[in-house]
Amino acid sequence: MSARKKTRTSRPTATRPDGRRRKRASERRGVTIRDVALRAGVSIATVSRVLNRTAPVDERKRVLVETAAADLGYIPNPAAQSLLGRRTGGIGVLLPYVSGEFYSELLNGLDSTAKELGYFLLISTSHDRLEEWQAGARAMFGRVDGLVVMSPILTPDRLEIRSDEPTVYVNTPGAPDGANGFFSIGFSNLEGTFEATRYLLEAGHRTIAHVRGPVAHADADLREEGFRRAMAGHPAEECPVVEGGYHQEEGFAAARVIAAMQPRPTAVVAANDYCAMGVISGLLDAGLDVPGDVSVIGFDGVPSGRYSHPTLSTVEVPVRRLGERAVRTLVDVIQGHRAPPTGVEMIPVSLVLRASSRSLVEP
Amino acid sequence: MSARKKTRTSRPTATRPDGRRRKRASERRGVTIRDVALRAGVSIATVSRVLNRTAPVDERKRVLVETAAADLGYIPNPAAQSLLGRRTGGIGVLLPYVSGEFYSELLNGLDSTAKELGYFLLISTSHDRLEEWQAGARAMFGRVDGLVVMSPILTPDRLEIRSDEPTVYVNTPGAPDGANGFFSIGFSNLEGTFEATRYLLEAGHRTIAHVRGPVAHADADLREEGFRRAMAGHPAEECPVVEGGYHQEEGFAAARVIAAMQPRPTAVVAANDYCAMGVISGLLDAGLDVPGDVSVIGFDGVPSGRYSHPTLSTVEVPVRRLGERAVRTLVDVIQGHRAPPTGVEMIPVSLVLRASSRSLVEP
DNA sequence: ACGGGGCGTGAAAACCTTTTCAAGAAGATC
DNA sequence: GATCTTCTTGAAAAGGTTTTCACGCCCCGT
Repeated sequence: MSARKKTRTSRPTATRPDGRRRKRASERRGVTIRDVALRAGVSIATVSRVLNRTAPVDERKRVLVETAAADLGYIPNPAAQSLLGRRTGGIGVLLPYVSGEFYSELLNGLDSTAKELGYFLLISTSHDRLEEWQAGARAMFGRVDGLVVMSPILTPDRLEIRSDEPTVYVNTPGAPDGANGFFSIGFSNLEGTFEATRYLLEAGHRTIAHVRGPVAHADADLREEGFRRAMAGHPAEECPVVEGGYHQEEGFAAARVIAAMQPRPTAVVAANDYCAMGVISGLLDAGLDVPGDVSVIGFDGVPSGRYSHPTLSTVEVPVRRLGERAVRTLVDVIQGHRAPPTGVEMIPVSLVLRASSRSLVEP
Repeated sequence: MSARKKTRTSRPTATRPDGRRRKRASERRGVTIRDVALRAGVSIATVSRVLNRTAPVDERKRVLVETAAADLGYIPNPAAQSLLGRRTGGIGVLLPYVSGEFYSELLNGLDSTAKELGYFLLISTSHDRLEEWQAGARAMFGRVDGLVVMSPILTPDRLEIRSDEPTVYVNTPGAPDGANGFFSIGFSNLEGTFEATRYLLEAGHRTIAHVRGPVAHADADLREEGFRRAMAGHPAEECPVVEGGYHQEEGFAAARVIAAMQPRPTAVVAANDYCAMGVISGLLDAGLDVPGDVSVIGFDGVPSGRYSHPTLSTVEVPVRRLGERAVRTLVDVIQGHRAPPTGVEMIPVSLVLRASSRSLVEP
């Protein structure tokens, strides 16, 4: 019994004298570095060195190890690797939702870039609820090398993600001046609706309605503010703001309100594209023509807008690029290529005119 | 030096005599179970027992440990946990793409169910390329407790995912009879278009076109087959099949072909909803009315279809439920509640008639 | 009063990899 | 030929957790 103690040295798994080990290695998960070492006739240290190219190894042994690893189909156990404090190869993505084309495009950008750079994605949604945020962040803890966070409602300091991992915020308020050391990537919410509204004014529209996005969403507030600024100086009845949301139903409901207004607006700036589609649907339903009676402009530039009927004028956000920039920046920080940035990087948006809006001045 | 050997016992981190450890624990990542044990004045084994409720512990110590853990904000290191071969808490999701409403709804179902059951998602896309499949599967290895795989092109045996982890296939061909021990969840591709086509026939349409999905996609093949079976016995010119795809552009292009046909079809069964929207867009563009001149029916039941114009008739697939069933089944297997099932579970689809199709017999 | 049976608890092994340290071999220089 | 240097290699520690094993204690029964 006391003699056992000193035998704590490496011995081949097969020839171990005492049988009361929990499970034979082969019964457990796949092949380990031991199996490779055994087969190649070298130590596990050498195997590690070969596989990670971390030190020069004799050519013959190198080949031996490589073929042994290939034969056995050896894949290093990621848990053991990250236990050493090395990279996990994961990027955590915290989003409010995943449904809808905006998020699917965002995910697309995040995913392709992550794949290109050799990372994979861990995803968790919060539904804008603080406890789900924190549960998600806790689940990510120690499993990822960095975090991409999009939270249109809760500001970073309220989220209290006290992660040691580098974090990039996307379209998240509360770090407007790069204060608090946060870094975020945003797009021009305010300027987007401002430009869209100004275009409508220049196109001869007088009474323009805005269907705003969900309450307390910072980006919805900014879009409303852009609309208000463009309409500054116009009488209140010429720039009504209607409660809405980011989904078609809400746009549909808002359209009923707008169709009944006196004077009736000849144009609508909607919170986003889905909302705009709902608005169009509701206006048609109320017997109005789009863009004959009412012009409608959306926001986001979702792919469907190109094929909806009428095709949708919109403020186009390069969503995929947004995701790509987020991941690239994050990976740069993770790999130490650059110091953690602070501040806000703004991605410009552009007004895309299609068939759902028309000019009244040059018919 | 030789005296050191026998001191391999637990000692408080702070009082270790030799200073040549790589890093002090406190400098590394957050707090460990040792810190909690130290603060609570118990052994690490007891801390583990309290936190996992794995064995009865004296009430007073339990409280002590719990407050200590809470005070320090202790989060167990997941790498160390999964190193023991325990659960990782992750579910791997391998998809061909993530863009489009079908996938975003699927993700939604997967994500909410996973969250409900205490799992998080690892996501990787393959773009239908074998090497990306295998890279994704390798990246998942050892990081997840199970896999959800959707591969409309490559069959499970061709994918060669030799994962020890339980796997649920979604809408994946090649395990039609539950052969090879695969388990998959599918929906009625063939029956869906069959029913849609039969409806159109009963509604008085004679010449009906099918715009098919991408080549080599098993589900596209099945949908075409459903169309063909419903049209069995009709002369070939009354049931043309046009090359298409799953995106709007392809539907748009197919519409040009259909608009020029002689005799011109009065109805179109499209590969999916996006395709149908493209078809509608293309038909309108060609000066035809939908559903006045041509009826169009899609497939999938994406949310946008309710608000497109005209609103879209479709074969509705309960996509969220699909995701939910996949995760629930998988977690049941992971947790040992049931043996790994084999075979196919079919989720029924339903024909939803909206404004893009009309009956010719009862006007 | 003494022996046996639970029950609670701590020590230490096990999980798998990377990395450091030391040692051995080979080569080079005087 | 001997010593020193360089290069390659293996042994072992470290990383944080769970789990097993064994020990000591208390309580109960005879």
